[in-house]
Amino acid sequence: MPELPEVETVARTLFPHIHNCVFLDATVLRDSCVHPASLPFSMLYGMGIANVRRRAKLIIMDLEPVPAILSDIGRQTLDMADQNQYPPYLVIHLRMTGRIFTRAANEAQGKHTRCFFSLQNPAGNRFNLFFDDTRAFGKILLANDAILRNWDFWRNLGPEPLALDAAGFATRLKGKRTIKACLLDQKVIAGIGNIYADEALFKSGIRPSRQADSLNKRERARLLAALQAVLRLSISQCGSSIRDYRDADGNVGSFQNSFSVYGRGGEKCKKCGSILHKERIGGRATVFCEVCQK
DNA sequence: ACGCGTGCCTGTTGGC
DNA sequence: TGCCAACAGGCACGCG
Repeated sequence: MPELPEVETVARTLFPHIHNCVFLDATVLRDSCVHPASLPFSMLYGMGIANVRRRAKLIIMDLEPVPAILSDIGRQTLDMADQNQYPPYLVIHLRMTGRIFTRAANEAQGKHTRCFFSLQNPAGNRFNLFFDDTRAFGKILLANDAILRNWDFWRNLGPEPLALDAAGFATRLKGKRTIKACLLDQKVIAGIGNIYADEALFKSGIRPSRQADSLNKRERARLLAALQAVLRLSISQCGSSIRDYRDADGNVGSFQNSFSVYGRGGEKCKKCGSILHKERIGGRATVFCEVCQK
């Protein structure tokens, strides 16, 4: 499941393939992969990819019109700064099983290809950018600033955990809910999913069922440090591959080999040897050690 | 306003 | 062997 480290890895590995490449065409094979607020993908034609970055679990391509291509394909180039003509963001949420990767122009779509784009690189060669998604939860949004401002999910996104300090973290852990539910709430902190929530709670010795506002200052500091350490380590290992996740080059990550608790219910705790406990907390499968986590 | 439960999706797994 | 329920889970949505 792509969470922050996996999405970061996808953005980084995608960049060299598509940087400065220009969209020529788009084919949507399943309508549900297009976000309801999206502008028509035909507005992508003639737009170049200036950057590929990550915010929360979103991949964001920064776009800019490419005058030479626009005139080639017969589009107006009257007002290059008009975001209603040239929307500057292509936003992709992989959700559970989304994958994005490039393929040669002559390669066929797969069984789970939901959408693909034809691009041209600076040398004039064409290739395709595929969006495959088995479970079809993923979304693609072509947006301008106004659309992003009006998108509740975007507007309410919490801070990036790797750019958060103890004081900022403390102010966000309010409310009568479990700390697990808090960590998963994208409005509280952005980019955390089930894997890194469980791993960070184990590393900091905090029980997932604890009420968020019951954590003292020392526990909050431990949790934030654990969260950042786990995310950084996973990014350095190109993320975790459970089953579907691959980066843009088709490679698996390796952080799954370092899991302390995620997916290890019924197995032995690596720290104390007792049997790890599994239960649903915050609506999610949650694994923790009843001895090590208080 | 906030917290919780359900539905969306499809492939895999385990019990009978 | 085959069938089917349970499960995986991020987020939108509806309810109390």
